[in-house]
Order: sequence, then C-alpha cells, then structure tokens
Amino acid sequence: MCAKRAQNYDCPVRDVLDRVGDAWSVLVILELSKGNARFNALSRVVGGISPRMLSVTLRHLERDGLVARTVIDVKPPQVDYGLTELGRSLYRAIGALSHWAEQHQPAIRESRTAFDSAQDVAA
Amino acid sequence: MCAKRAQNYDCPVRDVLDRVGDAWSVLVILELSKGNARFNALSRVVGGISPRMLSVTLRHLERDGLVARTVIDVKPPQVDYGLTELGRSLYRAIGALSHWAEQHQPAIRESRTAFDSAQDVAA
DNA sequence: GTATTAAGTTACTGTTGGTAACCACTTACG
DNA sequence: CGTAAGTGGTTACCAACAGTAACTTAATAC
Repeated sequence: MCAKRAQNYDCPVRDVLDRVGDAWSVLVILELSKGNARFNALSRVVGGISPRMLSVTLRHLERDGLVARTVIDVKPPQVDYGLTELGRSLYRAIGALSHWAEQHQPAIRESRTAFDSAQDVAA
Repeated sequence: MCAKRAQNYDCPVRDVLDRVGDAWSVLVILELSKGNARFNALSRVVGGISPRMLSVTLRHLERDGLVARTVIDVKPPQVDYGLTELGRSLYRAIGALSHWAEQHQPAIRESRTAFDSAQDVAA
C-alpha cells in the first residue's frame, strides 16, 4: 500500500504488516511455532481454513522467507512446512504485540460497546 | 476474522491486527503521534488518502478508543483529532514491530526476489 | 455572485478475499 | 477389480469491501 502509492512514504513496516495483517498468516505461524507440520495436518488444525487459503497463505510466507517448504520423496510424496529462523523471530515480535492485545482488549471492547450504543441513540 | 468464523479460536490478537493490519490506520497513528491535527490537515499530510478513507479510518480508530475526536465550536466548526493514552501505548507496541520490520526488511526483500526468479525459471 | 475552506457523505467500481468443486496420484479395503 | 480415502494441491467462481470521484452544507473572503 505504502509502496504502491508511495508518494512520500517508503515504509518497511508496511511490508511486514501486509503479511501480519492477514488473519491466516498469523494463525499458521502460531501453529508452526509449535513444530513442523504437513499440509493436511495444518488444514485440520487451523480450523475453518480452506485448502486454497492455506495454499495461498503458505506460498506468501514461503516467498517472504518465513516458512520453509520441504518435499519428502517417499511413495505418496509428503510436504513438510516449518518456520525458518526469520519466521521464528517474527513469531517473537508478534508475541509482543499479542501481549499488548491481551492487556488492552478489555479497554478496546469497552470502548467499542460505548461507541456503538452512542450511535444507536443517535440513529 | 477469528471472531467471525470463530470455530475454536477466541483471539484477542485478531482484534488488534484487524486494526493494525490496515495501512491507513498505522499511517494515521504515526501522524497523530507527532501531535493533534484536524481533518484536512491530516488529509494533506498523509498523502494519497481520500476523504472517505480518512473518515472511515478515523471512525474505526475512535470506536476502538485509540483516537479522540473533539469538536471545537467556533464559527466554521473545527474538529480536532488526537491519540488517547491507549492510542499512544499502541503506538509504542507498533514501534517494536516496526523495529523488527526495519531490521529484517533486507532479508525479506532478498527472499522475495529469489523466490520470484525461481518461479520465472519454472514458468 | 463565485471562490475557498471547513468536514465530511453518497454513489459507484475494481480488486481481492474466500468458498465450492474438482484434479492426479497412491494405498487400503472388501 | 472397483471404490473409497488419504496425499497436496488447483480452478472457476462470487460476494464483500477497499478505494475513487463527485457532491454537500455552511461560513468567510473577494
């Protein structure tokens, strides 16, 4: 976004947020932080994700060097996905934001409720 | 996302990432971290944002209690926007991620280039 | 009277996020 | 031998939403 319209902003943060901002990416990184996994295993455990979305998400993460894809040449070929070192370091960074999120979620929830009921009155 | 399809996951992180994942939200928070500003001032300084998107973004941020909207009752009524304490604390949290982003951007860029050229060969 | 600035809103469009259905291949079961 | 179920995805399609362009209301200046 920043890069695309990039009038004044050259923004490394956007590169990361474009990836992190995606719901599935985070869930997949969270899952993989527990250990490597294969496609269908992820598919089952992430819950609600479709094969396509998983495929797309994994390819994005692989492209950014956050996830490594390894084909194991057994008879029905298996594919193993795991976090790279870069991926693990991002996981830690997300952890910090996640911490903030947990701490302040009540405040946000409260604010939203207040805002919404104020809107209802206005309407 | 998490909340919407919320099969298994009740995820406070998503609440925050839905907001942070949006390009404009971050840019606006960054801008407001420098000091309060009015609508058209923001419009000019953010660069590339349309009135609608600014309006939408600000209302989201206000709803989440990150930004305060103050109407000043002068003759052409003015509206002042500024970060709340919650907003400032999020700004600091974003800072951490931003730091990670700056540190690792070269690695990500490199990985993308490598990945893309590998794809080109394959095609 | 028409131009500008304030702070947005409305109506529309194009991209993209997401679903449902399908594919090719191998092993297991009856 | 046929068919079901697991592997790892792709293709075709649609709806929602992000984003743009144009308009609004009201006041002050020229």
